Amino acid sequence: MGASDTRRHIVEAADRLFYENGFEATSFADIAGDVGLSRGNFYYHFKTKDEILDAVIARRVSATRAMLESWEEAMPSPSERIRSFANVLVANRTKIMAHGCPVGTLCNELAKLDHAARGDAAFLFSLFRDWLARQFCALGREADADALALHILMRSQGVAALSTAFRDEDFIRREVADMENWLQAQCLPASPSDSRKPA
Amino acid sequence: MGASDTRRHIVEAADRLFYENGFEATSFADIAGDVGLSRGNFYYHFKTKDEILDAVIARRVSATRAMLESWEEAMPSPSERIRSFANVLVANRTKIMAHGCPVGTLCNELAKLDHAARGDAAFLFSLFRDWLARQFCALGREADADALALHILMRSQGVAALSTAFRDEDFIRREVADMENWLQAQCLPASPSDSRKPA
DNA sequence: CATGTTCTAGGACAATTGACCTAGCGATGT
DNA sequence: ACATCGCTAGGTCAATTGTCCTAGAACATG
Repeated sequence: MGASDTRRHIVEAADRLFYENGFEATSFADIAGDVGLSRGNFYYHFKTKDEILDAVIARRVSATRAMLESWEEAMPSPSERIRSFANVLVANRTKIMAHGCPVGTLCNELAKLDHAARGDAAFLFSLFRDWLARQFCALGREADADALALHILMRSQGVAALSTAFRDEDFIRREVADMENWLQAQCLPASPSDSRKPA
Repeated sequence: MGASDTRRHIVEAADRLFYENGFEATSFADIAGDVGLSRGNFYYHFKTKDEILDAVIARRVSATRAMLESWEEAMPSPSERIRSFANVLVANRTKIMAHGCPVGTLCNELAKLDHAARGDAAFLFSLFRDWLARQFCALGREADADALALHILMRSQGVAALSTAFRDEDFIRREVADMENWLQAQCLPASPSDSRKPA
């Protein structure tokens, strides 16, 4: 097994442990034990803990990009793509009820730690934001595409946060269904006094 | 200065530090330094760190109850009371953009730590949930009062989460305005195909 | 003043942390 | 067979953590 394999295993384990237990609560020993390496050996692959964090964020950026691209390739309809985004909440409900949204909770933790990688974690949100805005543009909502993108991103974050607190699976399904209803209403020509659109 | 004063100072400092820097990232030394006490003296007032956390949560429960009651006393209109809830996001925007929602971020952190007080922190959400549901009942929405309460609570959490990531003040104001529009739509008799109501 | 309780200071404790070093294994190429 | 180099194991290091103890100051009560 080459070094790049070991490095990948480390990043995979760190990714999972950072998500499940938090960045600060995860120690070198935790990751090493998970991968099956000695603690001291870590210094060869990663000089500092922040370096591991950077690698984890980079991995998540790649995975997010791949997921968004796969949706674009698999579905021609922008509204169908946005529905896929919303339904991630249902698909990952068990993990979300246990540990929250991987992006949101990492951003929150790094904000409290005033960590240098705070902006890098927030960039993960930007990936979703820009992708969603492009879908709304394709739906003919160029004028408020970014506001609509932020709105549905906001909803998914709110659902994730309350899911962790109340651990209510029905709540997730209900709110995702409501997001789909809201989305369908956005595809129709909006009347001037329509309160359904967020901006 | 009596012991109860010192105890109160400790809990106040811990409350602020837990919010700004997180529970785990805040040490005894941090709180002691903030209050102006010696580290060792802490053991007289609080035997364990979890005991301080319990006191902080209890303080937040009291403060939340007082806030909700003051809204009920100050405003006769339930919809006006709910608007007050939504506008907390605007009033506390600076702190929220820096450190997120005090309730949501604490729940998330304790969930990751699998901490015993996880349920106690989630109880803070229940205070808002039940209070909001009572307001919707007063608006004649007994059937789906709890779902409506969860919906607006979800929105406030989503706004707080994205505010921390993007630190966009306009986004907060825009989404709060949209929450108010949504709220107004809830007060009108709902048509069967109305997608505005969350359930 | 004497006595007892409440509160405080300062330190000690083991455990854990991130960071770092060095000796050596094992495969590869000469 | 020998040397090189990527990789690993185990240990050391100072710093910090939560926890805990003890001596004594401050204070009220008798």
